[in-house]
Amino acid sequence: MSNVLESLNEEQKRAVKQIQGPLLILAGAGSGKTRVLTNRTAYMIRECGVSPFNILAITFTNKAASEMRRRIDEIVGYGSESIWVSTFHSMCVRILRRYGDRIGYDNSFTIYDTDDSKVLMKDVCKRLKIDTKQSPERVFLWEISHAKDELISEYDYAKKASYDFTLQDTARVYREYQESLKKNNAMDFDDLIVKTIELFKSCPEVLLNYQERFKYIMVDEYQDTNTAQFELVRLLSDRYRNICVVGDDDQSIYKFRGANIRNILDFETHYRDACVIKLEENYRSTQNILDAANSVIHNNMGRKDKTLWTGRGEGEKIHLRQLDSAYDEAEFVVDDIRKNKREGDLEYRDTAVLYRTNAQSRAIEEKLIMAGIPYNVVGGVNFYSRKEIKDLLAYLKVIDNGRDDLAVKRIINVPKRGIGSSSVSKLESFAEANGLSFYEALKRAYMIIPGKSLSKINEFTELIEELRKEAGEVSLEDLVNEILDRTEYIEKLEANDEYDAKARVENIDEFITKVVAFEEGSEDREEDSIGIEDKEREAEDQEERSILSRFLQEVALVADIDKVSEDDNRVLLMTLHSAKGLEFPYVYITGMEEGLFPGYMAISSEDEGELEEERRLCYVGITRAKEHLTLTSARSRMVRGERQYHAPSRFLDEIPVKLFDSNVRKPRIREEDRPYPATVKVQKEVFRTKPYASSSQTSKYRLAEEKKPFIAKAAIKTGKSMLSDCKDELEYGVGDRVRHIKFGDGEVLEIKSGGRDYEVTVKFDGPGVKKMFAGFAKLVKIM
DNA sequence: CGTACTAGTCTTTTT
DNA sequence: GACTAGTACG
Repeated sequence: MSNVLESLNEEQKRAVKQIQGPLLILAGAGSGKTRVLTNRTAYMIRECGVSPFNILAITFTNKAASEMRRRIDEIVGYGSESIWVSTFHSMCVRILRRYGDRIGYDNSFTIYDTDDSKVLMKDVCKRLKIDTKQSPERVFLWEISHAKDELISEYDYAKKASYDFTLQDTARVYREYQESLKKNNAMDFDDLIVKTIELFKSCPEVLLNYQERFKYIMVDEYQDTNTAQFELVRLLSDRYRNICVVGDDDQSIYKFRGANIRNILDFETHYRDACVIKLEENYRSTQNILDAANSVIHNNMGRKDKTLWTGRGEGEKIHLRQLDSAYDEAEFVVDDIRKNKREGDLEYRDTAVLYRTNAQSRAIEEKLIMAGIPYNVVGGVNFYSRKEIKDLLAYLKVIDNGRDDLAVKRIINVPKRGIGSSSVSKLESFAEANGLSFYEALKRAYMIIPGKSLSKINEFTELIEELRKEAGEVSLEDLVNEILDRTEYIEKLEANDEYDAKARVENIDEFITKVVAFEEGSEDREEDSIGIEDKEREAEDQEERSILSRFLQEVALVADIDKVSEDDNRVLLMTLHSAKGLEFPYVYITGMEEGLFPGYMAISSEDEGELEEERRLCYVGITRAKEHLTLTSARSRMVRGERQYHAPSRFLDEIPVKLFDSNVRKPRIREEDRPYPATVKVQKEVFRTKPYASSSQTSKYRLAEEKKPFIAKAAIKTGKSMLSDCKDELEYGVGDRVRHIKFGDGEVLEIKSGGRDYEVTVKFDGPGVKKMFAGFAKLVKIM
């Protein structure tokens, strides 16, 4: 039994030993907080006689949870499996699966992801006859999500709206949305938290049960908690007040998602007797990297002052490069990776390429493929939100929970089985008029639907009933295969000769692989738990649930980062957000440009907090690097089909020049590279949101001008001259032979000047005559 | 009822 | 430039 205090520094030891009462650990990046948390857990159990059964550790991602689980198992050993290590969301699901019926839900409720919520919201708006042109669904969803983060119920919101009639539409939508969710026996992500709190407040005996259970609570990444999560933690810890939170206000990057930075800044006010410990020694990075990170973050106001330091020495200088285009930038990064691989003992997995937006991954991917370097992209389009996967999941959901109207509607005509929109809308109104679920309406379709369509509907419900019967008897894998067979899903997919049919089939295969893996995993877990005597093993709320329900639950809560595996020896590409909590010997931060990072939204916002959040993001990015950090920017890049010209990011100016490798001056945009003052997009944005200059805006522009003459000019110049600047001369004319990337070669028949762009008509040798815009088509003249 | 084309949106970040 | 939803037409 190793001593859990060994090899910890003084501050870390204090944190480990402080187990009674509220404790705030301000842990800078790389200061060993996971180590503190795991050792603290071990210390409680071994030295203080705390039962593992009474410990709860909460994280944000499943990846962080399983990492902590692994390390706790390692250090605690016997009994560690009765510690709850869980994300906020899965913890709430577990509780609600058991007690959801106390607040009017069926315990088998389904969880709606963002796509599902969107579909539902579309429905709601249609029913309320709200013009989604004027106020798009996503605005309502966003607003409602934020209300939930702040624990404002639909009733509170209605009350608020009675004083402020601009909120009335949202209030109506909110209410209808919640009712629809409930009717579908479904909860969205935010509901999981909100409804758990509701449960605790309306059933004190349930709360008491969990308070008694979780006498010691730890929360990781506390800076990312929102008001609802704070309340949840407060309720749970209210009885014993042994609440330990770990966080770093400088790494709070989820304000857009409702994270309330005040939770960490005001912890000491909430808990007067709180003990505060700062961990500032960094065990990850070299001093140069830390100096860069420190100098950037020092530009933020209203933070808890911390300065990271390390005993690891200065290390290598930070590399800084400005390239001409995103393409060149990608090439530089890939060449550099190849060079490092050749010269050093680097594995591909030692390298991460980070960027602000997912769209930036493409250029880098292309170059990596050309260079034959294996890589993985984290995020982007989630695997589980691909069409074919969502279809399969919808079948499974319908089999599992017939009340999920959304899922039924998704698959009722997928693959095409001749049930059209007219039947569907008849059934919809029939269901609504009689208070039936959509599926129940299907079963009573004979009452309203004439013969031809009726038989199709009956075939569908019979299919579902049979599959449902089978679900209880066969394995999950067989069930999925059965769905595919009976619906001829793959055959119909391929028959549709969509060019990506192959990729879709591959996705389905991968899905089956995941199903199998899940089944094996859950068998293991069941075996593990046998023989462990646990007074009240929470398996009791899991074990009765079918493997199907558990699978659906797991799938609903996976994040992209969860799937990253260390075993793969691949370069990792991801957003700066996804990178939080990870570390790599080699880190590239690309796209260090004004308008991109910081994004134009943050630059043009009234709220300076937005810029500070971008700066924290920059801090997070820099502190991911252990030894080698490279920052790159491009003078111009294509964004949504438009060429944009960006100045280097202001964050580069905030890093002392002496930290950069010697022979490189700070990059500046050369005069001749400045065809237009700033990005067309920024300029459009400014015009759309600020049509009339008021005094406050004028001062904003002046401020911007001092800092960045680049952006300021864009705001002041008129739109007309800018737009005409965009129209390049064409290098080809009528009668010329041109080449198109998809259609091949052809002859130009006509060129029309259509406003901002040329409309070109081309007769292609293969596909025939096509009309296209020159700006998009990228036609090249051939001889 | 299904298809093919069009228009609009997106891009800031995600449990 | 990619994707999606909506619409018009067969």
